[in-house]
Amino acid sequence: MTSLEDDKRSAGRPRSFDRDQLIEKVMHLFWDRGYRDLSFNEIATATGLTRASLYNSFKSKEALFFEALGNYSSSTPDVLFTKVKDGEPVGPVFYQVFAHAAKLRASEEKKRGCFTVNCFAELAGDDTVVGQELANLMEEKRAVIVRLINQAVRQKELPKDTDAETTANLVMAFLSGFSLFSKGGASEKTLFSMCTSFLQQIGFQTP
Amino acid sequence: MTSLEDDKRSAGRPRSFDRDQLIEKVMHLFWDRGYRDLSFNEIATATGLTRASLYNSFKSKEALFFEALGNYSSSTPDVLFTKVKDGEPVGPVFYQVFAHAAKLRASEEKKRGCFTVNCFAELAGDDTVVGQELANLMEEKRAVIVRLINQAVRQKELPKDTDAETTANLVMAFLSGFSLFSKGGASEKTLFSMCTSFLQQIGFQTP
DNA sequence: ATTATATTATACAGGTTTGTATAAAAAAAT
DNA sequence: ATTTTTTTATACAAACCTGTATAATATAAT
Repeated sequence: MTSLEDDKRSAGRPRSFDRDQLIEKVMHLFWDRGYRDLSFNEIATATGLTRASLYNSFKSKEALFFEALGNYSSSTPDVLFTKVKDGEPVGPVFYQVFAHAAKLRASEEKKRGCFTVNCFAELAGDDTVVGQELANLMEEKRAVIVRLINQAVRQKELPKDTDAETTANLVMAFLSGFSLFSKGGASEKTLFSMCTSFLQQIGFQTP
Repeated sequence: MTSLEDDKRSAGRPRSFDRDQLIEKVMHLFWDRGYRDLSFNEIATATGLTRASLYNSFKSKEALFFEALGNYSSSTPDVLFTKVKDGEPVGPVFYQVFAHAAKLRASEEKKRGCFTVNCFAELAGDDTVVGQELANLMEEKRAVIVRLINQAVRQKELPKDTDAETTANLVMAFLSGFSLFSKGGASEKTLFSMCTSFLQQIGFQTP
């Protein structure tokens, strides 16, 4: 995910900035400001680079955004979902991810919610590459959850008449709404109560 | 809510446009494009007016937005929530509102989700008048739902150990996520399944 | 018809954005 | 040390945005 083969340089003046550090900064800019409202110009100014330098390393705002999104996606609480192997209990992972998200979102000084959800909210349905890619990303996340719900049913963690698709949709909807709530400034206690209550309602045990 | 006393004119050249019609148009522009990305200039161009004319009737983009928001708020499915009297059953109203929302969101050619949710997602946490006002609006909606949940508990429609605050939060989160889902293009069937499943999970009966 | 009043047309200044183009600077390779 | 290669600095044109200011226009009131 980091830039390894990107740096197989041959000769010439070296960059004055660290690429990964730059992407991290840009991610926070998009997170704070959204996609459309943040101009290429502002990115350059805020990072202390000239537009020429930015254009040289990234061909567009879109390209920068995808890098930022990739960077975020690798550090989000729900990556745990993708690591559950068949046979392993599912409920505890849900609890872990949700509890972590509640603590994380409440601990951030600037309450910004989930970067991915924010971007999807802004760009879902847009007939652009960015909109399409965000839709794909969300569908991937949903598919992972469908798989986990089915696994939970097989493992008798959830009732066998559970509708996996609908339940997964509810999880996705919950996570989106949860993100908005945290963006609105809800306390960790509030967020945590929502998490445990929701998990119980879809049928999971909580500690 | 419509402009009545706004039109107590005395003399002078009459407007070339209908004020309410204009606000309706502007609402759709904000709905399509979001708040920040839509410029005052574009509003003027898209409505066929000059900036001078717009500035004359509305002092700012912000003012236009509030009019648009007010216009939308009066026609949204959840207005029904505010009309439930004490003693009246609550569950059927929830079902009605949710079912209507599912049908409505799926029927719109452009899938744009809920205008209010979109705006809140864009501007929640913003230290601006618009951000604050949206936060207030959402809190009002939440308060109405808290009241309804409490009423439902009193009327034995929901279990008496129901946590009204958390349940109302879950409803708000669901509605937000639901909006995002509809924006993403989910079918009416999908949306409807989510609604009935959610209502059952928080403890309501559904037809 | 004349006057008062409100709306619209037009123009301007100052700012921002994008994309490109050209020259200067810095380091690696020979 | 010279050449090659890449990054940076600077500049430009064209487009857009905002806010304001002034003149033209259209109607109600007298």
